[in-house]
Amino acid sequence: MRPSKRDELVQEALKVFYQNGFTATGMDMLVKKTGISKTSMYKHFRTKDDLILAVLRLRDEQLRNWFFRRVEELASSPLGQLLAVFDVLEEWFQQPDFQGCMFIKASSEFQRADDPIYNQCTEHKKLMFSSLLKIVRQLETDQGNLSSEIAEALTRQLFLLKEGAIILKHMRVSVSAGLEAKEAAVSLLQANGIRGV
Amino acid sequence: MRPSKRDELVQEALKVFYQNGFTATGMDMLVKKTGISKTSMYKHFRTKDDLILAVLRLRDEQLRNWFFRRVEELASSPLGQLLAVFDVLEEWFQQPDFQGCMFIKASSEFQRADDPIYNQCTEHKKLMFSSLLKIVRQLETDQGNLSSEIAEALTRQLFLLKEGAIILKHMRVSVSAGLEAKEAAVSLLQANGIRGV
DNA sequence: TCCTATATGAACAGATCAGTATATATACAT
DNA sequence: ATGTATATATACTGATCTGTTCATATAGGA
Repeated sequence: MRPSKRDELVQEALKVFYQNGFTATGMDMLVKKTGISKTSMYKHFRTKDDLILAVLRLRDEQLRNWFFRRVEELASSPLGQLLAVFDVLEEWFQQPDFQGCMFIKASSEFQRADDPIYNQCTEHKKLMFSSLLKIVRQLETDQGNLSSEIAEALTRQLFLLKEGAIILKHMRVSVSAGLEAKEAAVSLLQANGIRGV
Repeated sequence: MRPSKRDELVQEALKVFYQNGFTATGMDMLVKKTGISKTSMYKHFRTKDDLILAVLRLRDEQLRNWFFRRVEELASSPLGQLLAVFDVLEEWFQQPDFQGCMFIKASSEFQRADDPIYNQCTEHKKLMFSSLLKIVRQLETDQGNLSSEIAEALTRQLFLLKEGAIILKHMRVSVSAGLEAKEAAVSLLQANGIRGV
């Protein structure tokens, strides 16, 4: 089995699902937009849901890699990286094809608690949280005076800002939700006794 | 035209749409779940989208009224009310039928920029923002030293926390996202020079 | 050349979707 | 009692959905 056709399908389907929604996108539309035959699609994926799961796996890898690579490009210190998180968020928002968070949207369309798609969405958010926690723990090590409970609590607070910014941007409450979240993050870091911010 | 049947339909449809999603709920399912005939439904609403818009109007009124009535019950001072916002949020999350924010979910299913449903969802968020801003402005008047730009910025930061909490709760990252947001709100208020918090 | 793997197009099945048509029932006001 | 408004059940239309079937094309390896 050559992998290229399958990967091509997943990559193209991602774009269509992201811009058009999952339920609103039929398999026939995918045929039209990707040029790949329906027969081929169902040779690679037993059901549409399986294709969606593969799309979300790709998006998870794509987004987390891009996001934290950009964070590392913008800053090297843990503190700098925590603030860079919100600059990268703003970069994401300013991309012309930004259409909200694919996982929030998917979890809205497939909201049954036992739906594999829903559960894969929650998994993505937990992975994003873990990556953020990792940076906060490095900051903790650097500064020496943070208990690990504070690290978890601080990470959750920063994560609240990040997810809130995605919603405010997607729902047109804010134009620069990433930068607003960054200012709030500065306050939270200072309030938690982080030095140097 | 007796209003009761129409209102009954909107109220019952709200429950079904909220628990089951908009696209995933067909008109035939609404007939089954509400006991109201399809003929009646289409006498009151020309299309399914019109029914959804009516449901969202009801939900907007319902949620904003309940939310800020509870806030006023819990506290009388502007500062107390700002903190109570997050207690009420937590109350909402702990309701056994909590299934996320209906407007975030609807805007995920109807994401075209010119879709009336999408636009009604953004409108709801703007109204929630305005109500929050009103409390912050009262606080501003009380404390006398806040410029109105700071009031807007502070409101946006609190709103970030509120929306983030909805996502973290709905996507199972946090169990008590409302209380976590409240702690962050305390820090933000202090960082913005609010006295008495 | 022949075999195999992978691709394609096109028609189809069976279900479900939004919305309509028709005929009928119920309740109330005059 | 009779007209009017609102309700009902049921069957239907035509479109669209996921997924299948089948016949065929293409390309590479032995």
